[in-house]
Order: sequence, then C-alpha cells, then structure tokens
Amino acid sequence: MDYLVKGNDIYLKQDDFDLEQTLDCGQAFRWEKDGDKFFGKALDKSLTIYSKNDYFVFENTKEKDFIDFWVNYFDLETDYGELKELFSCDKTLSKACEFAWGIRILKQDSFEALCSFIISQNNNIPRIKGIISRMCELFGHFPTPKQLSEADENMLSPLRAGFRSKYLIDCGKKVFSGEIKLEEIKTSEIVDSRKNLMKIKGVGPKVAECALLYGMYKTEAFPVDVWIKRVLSEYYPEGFPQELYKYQGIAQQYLFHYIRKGL
DNA sequence: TTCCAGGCGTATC
DNA sequence: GATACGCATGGA
Repeated sequence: MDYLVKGNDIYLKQDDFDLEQTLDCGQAFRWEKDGDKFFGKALDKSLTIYSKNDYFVFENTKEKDFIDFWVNYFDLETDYGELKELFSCDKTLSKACEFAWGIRILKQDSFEALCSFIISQNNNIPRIKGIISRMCELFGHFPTPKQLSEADENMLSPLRAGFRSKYLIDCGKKVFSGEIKLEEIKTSEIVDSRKNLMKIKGVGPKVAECALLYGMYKTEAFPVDVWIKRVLSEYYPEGFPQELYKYQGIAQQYLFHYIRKGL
C-alpha cells in the first residue's frame, strides 16, 4: 500500500483505479460527483475523495479509518492489472478492460448491497439513487435490518419505491429474525448462498447475484440484466468462457460499463 | 403517449 | 420447466 499522511488527508498512489469509472458504474448508488470531488457513503461512513496529480486524496480521513475500512472497501489489495491480463485472452473483454481500465469492485456491506439491489429491479440508476437517498434521509442513515423489519409500507411511502417497499420490509424481517443469516451466506458454497437469498421476497436470480458479488465478494457471481443479456447474445453465443469462471463477476462489471458507456 | 429501466411474483400450461 | 403478464415510478 503506497500512501502517506499529509495533514488531515491521506494521499494514495494506486494503479488501475479511476473514481468516475468505479463510483459511477452501477455497483454502488450513494456516490455523487461535485466538481472534481466525489462524496459518498458506505454504511455509516462517509468520504470525500478526489484525484490530484499522481495521487488519490482521501480528504479529512484518519489513517485508522483508511486502513480499517477504505482499503477494504476499494479492494486496494487486489491486483486488477493481473485480472485485466487474465481477461485479455478474450477479444470483447479486452476492449472492455481497455475502455473501463479503472474499475474496481467495491466491497460493500452485505445488507446494504442486498437492499440496494432489491430496489434496483425493473428500475433505472438515477431513480435507484434517489430512492436510496430518500431512504437514508428517512432513517437518518442506511437502515438496519431491525429498522426495516419494523417499518410498514405506509411509513416507506416517501421513498416512492413502488412495489419494492414490501420487499425491503420482508428483507429486514428475515435478516433481523435470523431466518436469513448473511454472515453464513457469505461463507457458504455459492449454490447454497443463492438458494438462501432467494427466500427473501423480491430477491430472484439477478438480485441474489448482485448481493453476492458486491456485498459478499463472491467474484464468480455473475449478474445478468438486460445489458449483459445483450452482450451475451451478441458476443458470447457459445456461452461465457469457462476458464474465467472464478472472476467472471469482475469481468461482467467491465462489460457492463463498456456496453452502456463505451459503445 | 408510449417505452424503458442492473426483475420478480404469480398464474397457467 | 417454460412462458405471459402485472407491477410503481419517472425520465426520455
């Protein structure tokens, strides 16, 4: 980890990292750009970050928070250069990685990722951000399982989440009661993890896959939405390369960004 | 006005 | 197991 402490800020040198690409590629929904700075939240933490010359500046950040939280959140200990090399064996992926060279997978909190992607269904990214923002405003922070379990649809009406409100409540109830144990799901075999997540109303194959990839860092989880469906039918009619299985979720993120913004 | 968005539950066969 | 349809909301 190549960083230094300067006043109240942390200066980090990091390859394969672009803020815009990482924070605005549809994996997290609580980051906003203001000029050249990004302001965002993850669980109860918040951060202002921007790039300056060869460095990423973590503004007003304690070294302890950087080490204990943000290093993991931004997945700084994974070598994305190595991953991109692995992906370069495939022509389409190679182009996607060239275009979206600075994407990293954010290691988000499991409950936050799960709720976020429940909200994402049949929805567009600006609206997903709006609903999550209003939800955090309503509760004062990202809601806990307990808080969602105690909510009712009327209480959640300010979110304008539509039919997804009842799904959020069911998710809160099942996680809070322990019927769904996210910590166990994190460490179990992915087949079992999927099966368990889908016991929650409003969690189907796509949402489960997103929760696994972004909230539990199962890099083989492969969310297929309308965009990835288009990529698969156009460029991978024979199926996705099996030799990339272990990291196909990360590959998917490069492809997702590429097809939406690069073509 | 109609279509679409990081889908899913339900009914029906 | 596959397919069809409705669903809340708001921007294009």
